[in-house]
Amino acid sequence: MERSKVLAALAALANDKRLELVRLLMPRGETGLSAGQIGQQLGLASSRLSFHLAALEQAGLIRSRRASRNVFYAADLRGLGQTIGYLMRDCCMDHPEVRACCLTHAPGEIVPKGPERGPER
Amino acid sequence: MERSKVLAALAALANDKRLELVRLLMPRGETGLSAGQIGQQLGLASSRLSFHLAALEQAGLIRSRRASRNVFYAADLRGLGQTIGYLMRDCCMDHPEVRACCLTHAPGEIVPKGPERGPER
DNA sequence: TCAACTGTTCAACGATTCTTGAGTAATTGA
DNA sequence: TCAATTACTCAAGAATCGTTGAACAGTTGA
Repeated sequence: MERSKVLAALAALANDKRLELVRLLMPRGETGLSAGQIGQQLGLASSRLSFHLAALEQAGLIRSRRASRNVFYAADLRGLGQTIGYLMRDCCMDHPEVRACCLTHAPGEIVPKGPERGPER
Repeated sequence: MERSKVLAALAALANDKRLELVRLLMPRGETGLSAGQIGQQLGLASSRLSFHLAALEQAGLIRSRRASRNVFYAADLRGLGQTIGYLMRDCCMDHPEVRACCLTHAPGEIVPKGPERGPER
């Protein structure tokens, strides 16, 4: 992922309403939610919502598709993953200590020990 | 990690120079680099550098310590990990598809199949 | 075709962020 | 104590971002 795209994605996520918007879309899968439903849930006026949706879509973090009158928005899992992946890999260089703080370990997962740094208080 | 701290961290990272700064500090470990060395590497004037360093430190992504004349800055692995972790967990809800895009798997690591959460569409 | 509905675009204003240069503070060695 | 070094703070202006309300555009059903 290019640097400029990551910066755009981070800037898009660095906003309360937009971060909440992504959280709202995540459990909705491919279907997502219509703009109207999103605006209602977040308490956003339509123009304000369009602004935020455009920022997220341009950053590659959500996708839209029109269904008759409605425009449905869904989380773009690849864009989100690549953004997080850039932070993890290119920025933090997969440092074990960062991974340790970052990852919730699925049951059954075998986690590399990494130089212990003590649990996050 | 609280929401507001994550937002501050994301805003801090959503800047070309500051992202580069973190990348610069990562391989330097606990010792880090002095402000002067950082400014030289990034081509930043001192006041501009102080501004960016303060933003990162306030966001909990780097730490500083004075050594005689110099102030050394080092990456805060915990802050970085928690920020990435928030995105992964609270925002993307550990979705396997996001994890797949995000993770480079360390050699020897056994990766969970993921509690195959049927794509919730 | 028309009205209702759903979203987007636009301009304007205020708030915030970024950059710059000048000035300030702390530390060191002579 | 003084000058040199290192880094921070401050104020001003430019640029960007966020919000608001009004106008605009596409879709649907009568």
